[in-house]
Amino acid sequence: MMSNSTILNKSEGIPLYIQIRRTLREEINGQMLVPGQKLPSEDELAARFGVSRMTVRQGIADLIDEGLLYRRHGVGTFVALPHLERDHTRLTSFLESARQEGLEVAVHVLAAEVLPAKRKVALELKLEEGELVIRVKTLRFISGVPVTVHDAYIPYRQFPQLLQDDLQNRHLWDIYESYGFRVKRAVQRLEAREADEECAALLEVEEGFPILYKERTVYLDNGTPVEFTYCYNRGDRYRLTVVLNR
Amino acid sequence: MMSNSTILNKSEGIPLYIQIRRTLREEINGQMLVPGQKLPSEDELAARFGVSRMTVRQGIADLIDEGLLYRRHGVGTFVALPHLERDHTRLTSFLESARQEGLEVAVHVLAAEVLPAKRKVALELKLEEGELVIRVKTLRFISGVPVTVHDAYIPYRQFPQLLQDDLQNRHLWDIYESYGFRVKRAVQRLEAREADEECAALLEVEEGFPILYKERTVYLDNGTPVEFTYCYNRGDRYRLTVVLNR
DNA sequence: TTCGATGAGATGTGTAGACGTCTACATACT
DNA sequence: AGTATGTAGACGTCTACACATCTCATCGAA
Repeated sequence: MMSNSTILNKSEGIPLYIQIRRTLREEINGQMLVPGQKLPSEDELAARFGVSRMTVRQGIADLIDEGLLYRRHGVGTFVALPHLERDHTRLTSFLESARQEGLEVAVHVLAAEVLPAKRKVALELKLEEGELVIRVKTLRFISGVPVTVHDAYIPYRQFPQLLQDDLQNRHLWDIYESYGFRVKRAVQRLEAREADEECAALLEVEEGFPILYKERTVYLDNGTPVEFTYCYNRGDRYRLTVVLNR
Repeated sequence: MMSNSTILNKSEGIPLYIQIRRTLREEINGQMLVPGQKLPSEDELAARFGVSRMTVRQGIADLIDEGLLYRRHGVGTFVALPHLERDHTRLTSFLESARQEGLEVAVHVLAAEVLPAKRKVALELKLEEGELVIRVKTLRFISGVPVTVHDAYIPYRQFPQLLQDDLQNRHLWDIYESYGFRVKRAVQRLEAREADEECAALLEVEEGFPILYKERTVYLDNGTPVEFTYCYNRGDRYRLTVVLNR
């Protein structure tokens, strides 16, 4: 059962609804609340946490659209059946997700340069053709096997110092955040293709080998594009999982 | 500018926050509010709509995580720059999206049968191996070109009448809804592969041609799986777009 | 001129309560 | 037995208010 002694920290900076959300999430992950089980009613939770019912609802709301809980009007709030792949809609980087699965990951920088944007890159980044962009091209290995060629373009004007950063060990999105920009959304376009000569050589496969080709545009929360990337993944070593909602 | 005479229908069944959401969405789509523009403050909107501020916030919230608006703490709420591909995270079927783009779409049913579930299908649908499932295999054409082979498995117990439905013209998800089940979430796994013999023949390409291979599991809102599909897409005619958030 | 404090205005968080609607179940009536 | 009809409990919507926090422009002092 749920601990009755759950006490929120009302004085410090963390909003109560976030503490509630975290508490519930932990109780689900920790099996104190199991799939299918009905949560205490909102009134009851409000009393237990010592907050108002609206605050409880606010805490529950995020877990609902994360898919961890679901409501039945007039009946109650329940723990959803587990999805192993629940979180994959969220933006996570290649490095994060591979490392989370305990895989050995390595990144080699193939190119890091400033150059004028070509037509397609300029279009995606909403720049004029010829405006300067930073190009960061990398080859990524999992367990020693080359899996992905990454060719990223970033507006130079926005990150003039970017090439001074540790591109080998830090993820680009971390670097953006360190400049105060928060990545909010990414659009990915996926196709199946054959490996061309360069790609085949880098990924250590034959020409014509199946490649999962991906173009990605990354946006900030106000809709400004900050990165456009071409991405070539070895078909036999790379599987992309996507969760769609509603 | 925003119309001052916006009047909500307080007596009828539609919640105020939904009416507010709809009003704002229309004003954005109709260019009365343009990208980058600041909305009136929440207090102002509350006064204008004749509701409390919390209700305005509730109406705005959905538009925020749809990406149509964004907030800057202490500054205001703004219309986000347009994304052409804004809605692609939402679950839309192949038929819907192709038709929306004005393409000619056709579906041929290759197989419709009841059979015992194999291991992988049973696993994905959370059934015992050997339990009955319905198999619906289709070939889909866009503008007369075969683009996708779809091989879907549905628990027989849940939809015993399914094969009586018009599989050629109705989408499976519509059929589920007509039985009172609402599709809530889908997990897709994507790889690049080569076409095997059967697939090549159906899609009218050579063996070895690049194929975007997709496995998909579809869930209801309580987490019950209702459909597992193998999906083979011609690499040169099929491009999948995915939007990831946060 | 520059720097810092101040304050207005905006969003962020939280409360207490009211009333509506839906579901499930029990009870009473036919 | 079967069908209505309550009714309790749970979520759904909404209000009016209070205070916290953030941002930015402005004004004054160094």
